[in-house]
Amino acid sequence: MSDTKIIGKGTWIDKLASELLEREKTLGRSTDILRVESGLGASGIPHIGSLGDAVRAYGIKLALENLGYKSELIAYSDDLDGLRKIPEGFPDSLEEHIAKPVSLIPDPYGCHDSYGMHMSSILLDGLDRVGIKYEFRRAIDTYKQGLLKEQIHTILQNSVKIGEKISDMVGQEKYQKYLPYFPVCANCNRLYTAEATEYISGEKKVKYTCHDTEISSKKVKGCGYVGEADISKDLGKLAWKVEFAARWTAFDIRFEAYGKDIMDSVKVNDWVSDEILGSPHPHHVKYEMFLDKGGKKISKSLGNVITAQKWLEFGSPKSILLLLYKRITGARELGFEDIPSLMNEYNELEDIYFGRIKVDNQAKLIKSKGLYEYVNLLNPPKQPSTHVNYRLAVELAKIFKEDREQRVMKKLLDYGAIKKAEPEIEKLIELAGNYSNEFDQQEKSQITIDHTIKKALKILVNALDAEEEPEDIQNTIYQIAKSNDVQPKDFFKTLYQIILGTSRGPKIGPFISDIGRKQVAKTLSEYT
RNA sequence: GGGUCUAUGGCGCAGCCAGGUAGCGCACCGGACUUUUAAUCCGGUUGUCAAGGGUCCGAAUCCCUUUAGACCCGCCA
Repeated sequence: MSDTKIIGKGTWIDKLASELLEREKTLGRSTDILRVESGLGASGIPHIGSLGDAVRAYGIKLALENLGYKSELIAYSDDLDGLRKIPEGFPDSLEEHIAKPVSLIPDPYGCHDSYGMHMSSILLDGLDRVGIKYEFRRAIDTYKQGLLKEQIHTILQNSVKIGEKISDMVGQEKYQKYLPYFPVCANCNRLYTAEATEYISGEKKVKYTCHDTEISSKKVKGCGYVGEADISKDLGKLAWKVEFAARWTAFDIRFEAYGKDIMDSVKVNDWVSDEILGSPHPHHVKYEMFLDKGGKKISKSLGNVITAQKWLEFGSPKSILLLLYKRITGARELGFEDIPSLMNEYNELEDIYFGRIKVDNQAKLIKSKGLYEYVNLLNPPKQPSTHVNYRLAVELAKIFKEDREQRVMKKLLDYGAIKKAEPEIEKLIELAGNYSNEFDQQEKSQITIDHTIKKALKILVNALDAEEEPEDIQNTIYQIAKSNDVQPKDFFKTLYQIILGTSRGPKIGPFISDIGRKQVAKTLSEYT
């Protein structure tokens, strides 16, 4: 028998946290506070993947605290990053700011102090809305305050060694020629155009020349300025291949997750941290990127970018947390169409947590309960909430477009899906309503209507003028079908196809009465 | 050139990361109740879990090799 001991709450988060602790013990470092970090991009529209990095790091923080340690999440916005291309939907006027640090570019919408803060805020707002707590830091402040100056100095003194190692490890040769430091050109404010070739160690200054370069296969003109930049005063930033290491060391970071796209950079940074800066690199976990659903290009505009804000129009904060906490390995194609199952999966987890669903396998039970706790940020509710199947709510929302909230609520009560109206259900109806408006296109099924059905439809149209009670309508429809040699099943199906565009639907009598008999009669008469 | 991930009944997928009876949704088909319509209930294709090897009492799950596909890196961040 393999004695599988369960760590913490049995999830991958607990496992990672415990690995981290083991490592810290081996290294013999102080465990007074274990900082975890998440890097936020500030140059593009922050999508759910960027949010995931921070949410998962926060999960590790929670796990560490759960194991009795103090922890903190640093959310670091790299707002010295240069603008490389204008994101979809942003004004062309940004063109003149290409290659400038995003924190020095004015916010095109005027609501934040810079373009960079505008972007960061979108992500921070997402974090706030799902309940993630963090300590926010900005690259521009970090450099301005000289927090990294010692690390920069050490790195530049060892630039030859580093350049060779980078070439060795990842085959990138540029740092054998240039220093891994980009000054912001004192003349034109641009990054990357100013290439640094020499470090004057005694004065802590780099010499640079601002010349033409290529960014994202686009030419960017340099201004020709030749200057010197003081690494502790003047603006500039380390190349990414070495910057993490400097930050990890300066901030004493013990954990950082990363996406596979920056795997090489992390590899180099780990080496720089260990060998050059003499400070063991943080513990890592690699995750796959979220991909668009293969083949389904929703729209070329903003539609493809899945932001937290857009997600929250359709799904609860918990559905996002569930998505991000349920697993970390594996490539994932992600789309808004995943929301309904995540919404329902959360309810299922809640049922397991409160013992309403039996799970035989002990390890799986613990894991499911643990996942539920993490999705609730380790502060699970005392009582289970009222569950309504999300897809059912979407179906009902699709049918009732006017007075949606009230009418859907009434239907849910009629169906016995809920016992009384609650604010939580109202919210759910709102989410499901948004979802149905945005995605639930009417399926265009071919409607086959033969002459017998046509005849029956005519009779029904006339009958609808007279009938009043929902139950009578129901019976009338059935009778009409029978007396006209139409299978009731087929007749009902046809009616649903005409009225709803689907082959099934709610009980038809009350439903017709809900929509309005005259309205239905009118619609049906178009098919007779 | 380097790297990562994916491969499971007709379709879509879960399970794999901490090995212990191969599952879910949908589709389709058959049956039951026979005004049956949010329908509900029962049953169905006996899945070589991509191929091969290894570890183990035991492998879809861990390790190695192979095949196919996707993605990332080799500008920059």
